[in-house]
Amino acid sequence: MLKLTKRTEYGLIALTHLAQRQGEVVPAREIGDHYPIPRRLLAEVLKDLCNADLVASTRGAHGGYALVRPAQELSLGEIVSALEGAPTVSSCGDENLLHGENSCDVQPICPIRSPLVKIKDKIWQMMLTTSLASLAEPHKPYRSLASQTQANGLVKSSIKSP
Amino acid sequence: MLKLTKRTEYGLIALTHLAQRQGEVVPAREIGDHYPIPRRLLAEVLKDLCNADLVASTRGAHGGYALVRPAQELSLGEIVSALEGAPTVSSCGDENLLHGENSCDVQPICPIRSPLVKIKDKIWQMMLTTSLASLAEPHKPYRSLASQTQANGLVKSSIKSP
DNA sequence: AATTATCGGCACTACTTGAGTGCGGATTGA
DNA sequence: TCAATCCGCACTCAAGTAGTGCCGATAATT
Repeated sequence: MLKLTKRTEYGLIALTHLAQRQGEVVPAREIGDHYPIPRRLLAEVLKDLCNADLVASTRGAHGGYALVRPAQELSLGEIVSALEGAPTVSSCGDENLLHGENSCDVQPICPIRSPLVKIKDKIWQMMLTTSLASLAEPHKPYRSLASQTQANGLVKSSIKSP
Repeated sequence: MLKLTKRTEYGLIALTHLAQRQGEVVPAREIGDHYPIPRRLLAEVLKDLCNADLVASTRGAHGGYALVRPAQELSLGEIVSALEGAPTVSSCGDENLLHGENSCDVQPICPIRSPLVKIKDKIWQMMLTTSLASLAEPHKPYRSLASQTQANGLVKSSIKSP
């Protein structure tokens, strides 16, 4: 439903925490102590971040995790990719496109494929150009899009209640 | 997993089709004939679009659906809202926020709430400022974000395979 | 050498959501 | 009357998400 998973949420919490102690090795236990996150799941998430080379792990006593790069050089896109795969918008926008521009199951007359790809690209662009640091800083403006007025008169009572 | 549903995909197909015959009443059957979409599902989607007042329905023989507004004044955000609810990014970004800024289940010490809201807002802003018409037009540029370079050196081999 | 704290990997259950379908009823034009 | 259309309810099936359990491997401390 166009939402990030809990894994990503927990990952962002963990990475933000690691960013505050940049370079230091922090055990997962410490992160788990600070936030109401299931410890076991947090460990799972950190493992994935480690496999994606976003954090480095040290084993044994006094072990833990540390950011590999400073938060300014960590993009939201990388984090999301590591924890739930690159964002796709629908069937058409899947990794099919990454491997040769066809194999869409709605192939011959799909007037929507291009639009879906556009949407996916927009979201993806945003994520690649958004750093972890900019998300963590509370007062950073992000109004680059708010000035656009392509379509207007929107957002009436059309919000569907869950 | 941060993707739009099939419902939205089918909805965009239908709306694009209706846009091409702007004002005319088009039966769902005609749309179903043109694209490989399960007819029954398409009807479901059109019903939702009708309930959201994005299309108008005419019953009886020679009935069908028609766009209520021109495609230039239909935002992607409205369509997504009608078909799968307003986009949320995670538990924190839910409709809780719409009703008074608290009741987040990770309340007191959640350094990630603000970031998640930022992400949601960015996506939502993009959708509200993107019209159906701009998605349907094949050659429309949408590079307003591509020039940004907050974070760089990204998208290495960190794309997780499904 | 034993202990303890940490990460690593496998596999499993329960729950939620999404995709798709069936059926009969109501409305309207021919 | 008949046929084409929209309308509404409810249901199954598959896939993804959240969360947990267990035990082994590693390394510092004692």
